[in-house]
Amino acid sequence: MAELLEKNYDPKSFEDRIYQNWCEKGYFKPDTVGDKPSFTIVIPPPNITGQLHMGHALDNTLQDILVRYKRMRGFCTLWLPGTDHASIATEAKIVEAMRKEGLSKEDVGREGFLERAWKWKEQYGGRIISQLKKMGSSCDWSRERFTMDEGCSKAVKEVFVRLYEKGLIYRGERIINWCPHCLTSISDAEVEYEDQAGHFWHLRYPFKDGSGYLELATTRPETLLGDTAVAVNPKDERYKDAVGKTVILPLVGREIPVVADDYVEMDFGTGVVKITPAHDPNDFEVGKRHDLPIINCMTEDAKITEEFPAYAGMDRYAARKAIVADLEKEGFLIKTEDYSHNVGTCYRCGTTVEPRVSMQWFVKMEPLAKPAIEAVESGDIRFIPDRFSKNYFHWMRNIRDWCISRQLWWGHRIPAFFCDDCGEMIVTKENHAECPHCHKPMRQDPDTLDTWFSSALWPFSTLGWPEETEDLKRFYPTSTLVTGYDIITFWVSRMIFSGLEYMGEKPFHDVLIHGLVRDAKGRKMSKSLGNGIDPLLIIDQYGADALRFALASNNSPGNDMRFSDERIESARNFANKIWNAARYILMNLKVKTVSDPATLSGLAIEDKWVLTKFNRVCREVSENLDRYELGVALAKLYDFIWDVFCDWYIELVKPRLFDEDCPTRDAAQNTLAFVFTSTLKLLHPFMPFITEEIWQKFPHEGESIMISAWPEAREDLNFPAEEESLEKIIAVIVAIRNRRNEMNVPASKKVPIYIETEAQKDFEESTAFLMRLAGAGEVHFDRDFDPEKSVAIATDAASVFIPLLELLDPVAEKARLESEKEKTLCEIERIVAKLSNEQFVSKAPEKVVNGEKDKLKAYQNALENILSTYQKLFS
RNA sequence: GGAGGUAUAGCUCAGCUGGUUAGAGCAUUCGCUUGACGUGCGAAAGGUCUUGGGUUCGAAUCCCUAUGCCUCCACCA
Repeated sequence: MAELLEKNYDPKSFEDRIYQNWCEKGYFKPDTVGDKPSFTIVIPPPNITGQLHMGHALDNTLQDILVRYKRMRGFCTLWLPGTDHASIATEAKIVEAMRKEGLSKEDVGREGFLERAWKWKEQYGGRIISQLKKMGSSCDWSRERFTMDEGCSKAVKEVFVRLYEKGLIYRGERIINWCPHCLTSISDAEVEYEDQAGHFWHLRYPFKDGSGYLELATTRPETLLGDTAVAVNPKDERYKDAVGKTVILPLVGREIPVVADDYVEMDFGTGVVKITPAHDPNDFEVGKRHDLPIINCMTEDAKITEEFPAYAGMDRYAARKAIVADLEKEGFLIKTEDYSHNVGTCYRCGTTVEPRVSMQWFVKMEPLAKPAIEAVESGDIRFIPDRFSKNYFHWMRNIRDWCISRQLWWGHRIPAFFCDDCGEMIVTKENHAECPHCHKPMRQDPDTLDTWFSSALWPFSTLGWPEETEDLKRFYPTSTLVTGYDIITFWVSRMIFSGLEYMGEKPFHDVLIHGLVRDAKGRKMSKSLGNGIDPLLIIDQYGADALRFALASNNSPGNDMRFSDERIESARNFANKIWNAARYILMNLKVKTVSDPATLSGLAIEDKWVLTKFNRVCREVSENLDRYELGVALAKLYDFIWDVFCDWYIELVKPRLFDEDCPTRDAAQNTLAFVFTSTLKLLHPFMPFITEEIWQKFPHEGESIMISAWPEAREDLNFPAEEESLEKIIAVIVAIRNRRNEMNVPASKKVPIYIETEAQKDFEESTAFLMRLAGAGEVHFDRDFDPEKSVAIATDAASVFIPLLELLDPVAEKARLESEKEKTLCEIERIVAKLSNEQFVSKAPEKVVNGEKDKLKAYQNALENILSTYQKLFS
């Protein structure tokens, strides 16, 4: 048969072609005919602004493995793809792009801005989708969704209105994290803390009655403009008398009270704190408790307001300098210390956040959190690995109300309307509202919703909710969510309470958590470090299968992994190995169809051996996939393919392939092809392209490997006795190779070998193996050799002698045998001690005890062989 | 400050619910144009499983302690 495959694996020559074919055939669509159980994954929607990075590559590889596995297993399988509008990130990018044109948001107006944003979405939203396709992702693209498409938007409005009517959404004045650069509120979770070098300014706040002053320290002297009290701990003896008195605010001259509050820690600083409710979250709380006025001294871009003419218009840092200078000039500054402290920054732009009091929309979390906690407690929702449920509980049990309004334009606009005449406010799904009192058009709230508000609905909004669709009935709840641990709180937890609240049912059963992909040195990949590895470049160089292999192998749930050149190279080498195995089998495959080995006559021992091994790996792969141990499953396959199938089985079967008159030649070809194509099926979820390309070249039934049936382990193809027999031969081959290597016998040198064994029959049938794989010239079972001039090898099944006079060093040989004897004796001693321990024998399970007995027997056999060899050589 | 993870060969990691002679890949060393593959084949060397206790007939594995590294949460003016 003509050579069908190129010598080297070249993924570029087939990956795109194969993917396109899968799409055209519609294999990615769920087969909804009949009532097969469904398996559903909704994709964690990537940002439309985003480019595929290693995190996506990992996330999607894992999802695709699960989906392809379940599809082959016969599930009605849906992997639903889509993208996220990512309000703050996208808006920032668009603003940035406009800035380069010299335009601002205000210049183009809300309408104009949104027009640009949608154009942006059209332009870049498709980019990441095409990148996912490059990876081989078997998503049903006909069901692709976007968090701001019509359906999702409808779901968002529905949810908002329902929650509002239930009293779970409210509007309130709160101190929130404000980014003075992005000009929007950001949620607690979006704040990143970093250590910053700063100062601790010790200030003097004089009492109004002239009886001295209070000393306090602050890191933010500019907020003093907004101070409305000074606080001490009620238990603090030092300041007992001060409580209730009035102090004069330096520079401003305002009279403010001294209050007592537990929030103040006595042993930190001077034990006195200035209270600025408008500019510090803790102070805000203290202010509420003591009914203090809120004086906002900063504009939304963090400049001092007009109310303080001396500093008006100054940026907060400029104002800090000016105020410190003035304090010093007027004698209020006692001292300045260096001080390093944690400062919150905007996760998007890095600007230091400014706590700011403003009117925002909130979701009341407590009633929603309760069932969400129970769902995980009861096991209805399961985290893999389980430890992440602890993170989840911790967050859920300490949950605070969720600030959902954002001062952005790109996003779902809050469906609330205000009447400028009478101040009426209504919440409605309608796009326009008329004031129920004044009958005039109302003004819609300008704010939009937090991106995660729509992502939280993703598992059901994408299936058609609030309509009662067929998809919703069939695919909700979804089966498994695959995502990184970094967004458990942002996203996973919010989907859980949302699903329970609106659907009355969990959004998914299993949450498979994976770690981060780090660089070769273990650092997080980031733009600023420039250590990111572009998956597309990797695909271009090594192929998508190699990338997928590199990501899936050695990956265990929840743990970070490192990505390196060596890793991807070994992945590519593995693909090349498979390629060449296929090439070789095809070269030797004369049969036109591949029959089931159970129907074959003339199965040889090595055929039965490999079938038995295949059965095992088949079971192991399925089991580990079911347990989400994808890395383990892949490792088992790797070992089977490389070590068992290529290095042993192909080598063992070669003599039969070369011998045109061999009666079992067809059986050999058949078994080769059967085991190999079955193995390709097991490998397909991990490496879809190469397995398809090769499978198509083999005799096959059906159109594609991706819709073929998953192999099952089969009792009728299980031959433990033959497996064990061949293992004995293999052990001898390995031992002979070993000795030859030690003694520098060239591989080309054929040597006669003499074997003494109880399993002589097995060895007699295997002389071809010994000749081929152990460099035996002749194999004898008699004793017609001179022991004194022979190299001896002992395994637990046989003693082997090689008359190699010229290589024999009797002294070394003696020493070697003695050391082997010692080692074996040690092992025997260990096991004997174990077995004579009554506690062990009585308490250990029978299986373990018998295992030890078997081991002992093997060692004793080996020892016997060593001793008899020794005797022959040196007695 | 609170919580969690992790510590196994030079490097990256497996080792599941305790019983293996503690494994793999890469790197290293040695030997090979063995009729698929040098992106390969055959072999070797390399580990007191971080410390100290405990449970057990038996611990890399379970519990406690210490230490290192990583992550998340909270945030002290």
